[in-house]
Amino acid sequence: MPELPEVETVRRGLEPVLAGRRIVRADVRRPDLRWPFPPGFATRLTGARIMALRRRSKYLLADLDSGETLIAHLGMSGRMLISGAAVGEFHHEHPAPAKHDHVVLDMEGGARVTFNDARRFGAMDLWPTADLASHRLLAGLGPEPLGNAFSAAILLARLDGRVTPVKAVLLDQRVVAGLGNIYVCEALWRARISPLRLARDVSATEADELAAAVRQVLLDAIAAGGSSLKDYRQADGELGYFQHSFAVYGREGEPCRRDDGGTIARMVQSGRSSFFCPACQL
DNA sequence: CGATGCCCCTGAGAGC
DNA sequence: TGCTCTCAGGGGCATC
Repeated sequence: MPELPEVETVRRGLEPVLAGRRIVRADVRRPDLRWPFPPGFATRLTGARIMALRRRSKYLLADLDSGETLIAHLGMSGRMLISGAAVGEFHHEHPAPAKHDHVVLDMEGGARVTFNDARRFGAMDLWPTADLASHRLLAGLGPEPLGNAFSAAILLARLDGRVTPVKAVLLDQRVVAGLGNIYVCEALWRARISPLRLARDVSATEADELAAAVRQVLLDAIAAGGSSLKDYRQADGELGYFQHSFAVYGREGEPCRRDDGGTIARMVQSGRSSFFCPACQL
């Protein structure tokens, strides 16, 4: 579900509610998401002040004044919902706990953040802030695509020699961190590269275009507040609107936006749908 | 080591 | 109305 632009949008929505505030109550309503919560999870959260809210790849990182960082992943269907905060001129009431509301954080000042995740592919953990890089979920992540460590040269080096479709390489979080099925499809369309192309057959020129396409599609999506399909909402409940700008994702059978006579096709690669234009993606 | 499937879980929508 | 089937923004892990 949420890929980098959606997680970044959620981070921006949560930041004014969480950053600098103390957690006065943590309600953990089930023992696990994808994995069990760490021992004493609620106790370790209660009373802690959130010093900063950061993002690494698709992970939200809340640094606590206890010296630990709360790591959260939204999985496929996870949402962070805010209630009780002043939004505009209105002061929302807290809704009754809903189905799949798994973790509820009450903040000083009256705001509440609820983590809701129907499919429970999401995860939460606590880890020493000073040692975050060693966490098993973060240790192997590749560079942030919007950061300085990611470049066409780096991408080309990671594509080199690999006998697997370029799409699989872009989805590999060890190569570049934060892309998912939607934005990989969109970036490949922007770079005019077929998702079927073997990674080793991507030229240096194409790697330039691909790296640029990856960055630009993420920036465009963040500017639009992410993409809202089924579950994803911005933290304030608003829908992102980048889904209206999709060139290929979910557009099977529709004409290519390049007006090249192509019709968007769908195929399955390693169990996931790839959308592409056979006319311009070679 | 690299590549490929399977699987975790729930819900929505299509087809019958 | 209800059943069955397919599909869904992720990604760890076993297997070859």
